[in-house]
Amino acid sequence: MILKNISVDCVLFGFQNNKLKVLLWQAEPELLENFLTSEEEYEQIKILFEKNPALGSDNYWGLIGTHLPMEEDLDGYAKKILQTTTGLDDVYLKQVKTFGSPGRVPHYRVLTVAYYSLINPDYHDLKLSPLAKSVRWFDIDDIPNVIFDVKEIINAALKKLREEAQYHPVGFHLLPEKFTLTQLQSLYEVILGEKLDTRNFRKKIQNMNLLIDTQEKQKNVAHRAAKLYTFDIDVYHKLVEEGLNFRI
Amino acid sequence: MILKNISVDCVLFGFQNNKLKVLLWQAEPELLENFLTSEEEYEQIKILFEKNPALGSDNYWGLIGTHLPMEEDLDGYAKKILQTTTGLDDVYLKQVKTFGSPGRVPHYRVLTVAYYSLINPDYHDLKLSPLAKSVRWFDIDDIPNVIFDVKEIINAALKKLREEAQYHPVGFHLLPEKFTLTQLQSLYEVILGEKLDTRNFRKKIQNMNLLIDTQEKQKNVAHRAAKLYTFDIDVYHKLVEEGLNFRI
DNA sequence: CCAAAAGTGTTGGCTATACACCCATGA
DNA sequence: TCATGGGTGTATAGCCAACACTTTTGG
Repeated sequence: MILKNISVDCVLFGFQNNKLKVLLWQAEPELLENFLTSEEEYEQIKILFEKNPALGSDNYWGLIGTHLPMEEDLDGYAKKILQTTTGLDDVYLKQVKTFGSPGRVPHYRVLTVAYYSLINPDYHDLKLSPLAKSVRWFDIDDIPNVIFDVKEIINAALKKLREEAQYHPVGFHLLPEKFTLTQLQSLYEVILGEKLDTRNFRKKIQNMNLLIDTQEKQKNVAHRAAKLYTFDIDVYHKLVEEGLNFRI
Repeated sequence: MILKNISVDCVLFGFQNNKLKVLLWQAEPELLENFLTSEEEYEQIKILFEKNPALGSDNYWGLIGTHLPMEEDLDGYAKKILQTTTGLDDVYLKQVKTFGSPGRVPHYRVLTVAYYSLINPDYHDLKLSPLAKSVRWFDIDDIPNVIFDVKEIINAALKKLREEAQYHPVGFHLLPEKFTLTQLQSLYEVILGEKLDTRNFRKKIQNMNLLIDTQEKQKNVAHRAAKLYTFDIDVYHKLVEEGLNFRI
């Protein structure tokens, strides 16, 4: 049984071409029929679709998520949604906030428990979830038309990510296993929305002892090849424990 | 109409006798009957009470909150709950997180959207809400027996308060209009859970230009009378805007 | 040899911390 | 006059911000 007035939605962040991205989808309208258990609800859905051409349109996008099944845990279900969509098993996942204004979804009272997650684009395998018509990454500065209050939810998640990034080394979830210092810096620049000084940035990172030099270098680049690093997962966990010491 | 699977609960913090306090209540079990609209639900409630002697007991306490009415906004309803209980109109109120494990309330699936609030004990007027059998302040280090996962919710709210206090001058909501620097320091000590150096604390506070000297002093104290301060609401708002600059 | 990005140190100012004694008041 | 908490300054170490040139590589 599904809880018709509660949905769990995920804001998935990714980092590609030095840009912060968000994963959005278009859900199959037919799937909504799963929730129809009475004549009255059917009428509500019909009205919802009539009043919101956006819902059926190919030009409107939504957050990845569905209504909460009775027996599922909130955190666990958010994780399950991500697994289905990306194939990733061990993801960074945080509850952002619950949205519940009466008018946010017309003709329908739904609370949305929003999560955000950080995805490493190298490792995920974007499957079309059986619930989706299509799935796509969008640049954070170039969000398409979205249904309902999705824009507000994305903004709240982004704000949370920015806060989090100042005191926790969250950035690492978004990078490939081996990365250059320049990539790491661009990532923080794009999350924090400001330019950083290269020398100072490198000093700070080095002082944390968070990085391991892989002794490898970039190949086939038309400029001096950069060293590749991985991060030290033990130091990483220690820093996360201690919490508030990652001011960039 | 009331949403039976969603409740809004508030963790109210207060500061008295140099201790951080939490306001808890005992709800009237009879009120639960408001939610009974079917034979089946009545059975559920009966089982709930049979399996949880805590619910009827005078020895168990709960968070102030109720189920969410259909037409109410989440934030708005949390505010309304506070108004009814304390008479306060303009309160500091933040969403903490939504709790939703399937087993948290036995035999019943309820999501609880938790809020926390900071109350100035001088100004509130604890009314017994019509929903409550009793209401009482408890020392944060001496929480009584509580129903369900209330302890976990209080801990989450406390954690959020501690995080918040490091970067925002939240403490001021908990103090009377005129206060001494020693009071302010004790407040921060009790929120952060650590002793602070008096001279350094005072230096830092003075540098913020956040305080206005009222030119008044304590009266009838058996020691040198301390100066009384109020805080400068404009500077306060400016600091809140700027956000991350209130490390004590 | 040129373009493009990688990589590297020093300084001055500010901020955090550590620390101990005298003052005012009422009982 | 004593007990209680109020109130004050300085020195040191560490951290942060500002700033420009040389190196490596492929084309």
